[in-house]
Amino acid sequence: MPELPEVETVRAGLEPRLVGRRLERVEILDPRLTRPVEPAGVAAELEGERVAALGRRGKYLIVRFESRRVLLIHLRMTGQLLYANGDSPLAEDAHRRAVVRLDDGSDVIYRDVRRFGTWQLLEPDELDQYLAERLGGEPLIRAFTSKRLAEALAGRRAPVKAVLLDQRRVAGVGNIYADEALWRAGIHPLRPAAELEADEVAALRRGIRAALRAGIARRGATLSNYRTSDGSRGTMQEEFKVYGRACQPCERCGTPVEKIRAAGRGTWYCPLCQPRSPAP
DNA sequence: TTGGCGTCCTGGAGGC
DNA sequence: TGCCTCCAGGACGCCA
Repeated sequence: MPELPEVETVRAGLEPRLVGRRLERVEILDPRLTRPVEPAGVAAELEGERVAALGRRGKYLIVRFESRRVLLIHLRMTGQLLYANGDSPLAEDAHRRAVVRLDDGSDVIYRDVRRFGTWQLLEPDELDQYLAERLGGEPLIRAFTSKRLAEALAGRRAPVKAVLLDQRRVAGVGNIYADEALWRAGIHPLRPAAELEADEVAALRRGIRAALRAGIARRGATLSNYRTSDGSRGTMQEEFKVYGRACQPCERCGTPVEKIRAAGRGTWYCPLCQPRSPAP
């Protein structure tokens, strides 16, 4: 499940390969990818565009063209962007959803087993509003302060885990890094968000940033489908503190990690380090 | 306005 | 061995 660290790893891997290159041929093989716009129309619009920059906001990859138009890519659950120079074993892959031939003869292949991913071609004036309507604070920039996080949590009776998964509150955090951040902060995932004290919000901010930075440093977490742009696996899954570790001892206190359901998602936490009620 | 649930989608695991 | 059911989850729409 690509979250912020995985998307950032893909972005960093593709940036030197893509920037400055012209899209010579674009094949979109899955009509779902560009819904509601016809894929043939999007492909035709993309051909001839030259890449000016490759950015990221939350879990979105932002391909900026010299024309100032933007291709917004979301990998959702199982999307992969793979760079191939020469013969690729993916040539006959059943899960290829799009193939982009660059003007140096190399390919960028979009693969997506569950077909949730999306490609959207936006005009220059559409991007800012599109992202502003969907995304909250970017957690790794200086402006993501404890005050900003407290504002995102304020008035929310929902479990803090659910609020962290809401991209309109905090951009880029998904199920894995929400659990890891809450463990680092010592906060139970079912605590109502608005009940967190100021010191807990500060700890949560530090936990979010530390978990995401660890993920980037390890090139993301490969549980099943995620791969970097060169097809290799991330190693963050070897560093998980709680995610997917039910019944295994907590690294801090040795208490077995428990699994519950929060916000409709599998959720792992340490019942001792992350008490249901805050310490008096 | 808020929170919870269903939907989309497919591969893999487990049970029979 | 083959079939069936359940589970995984990001974003979005719908409903209470």
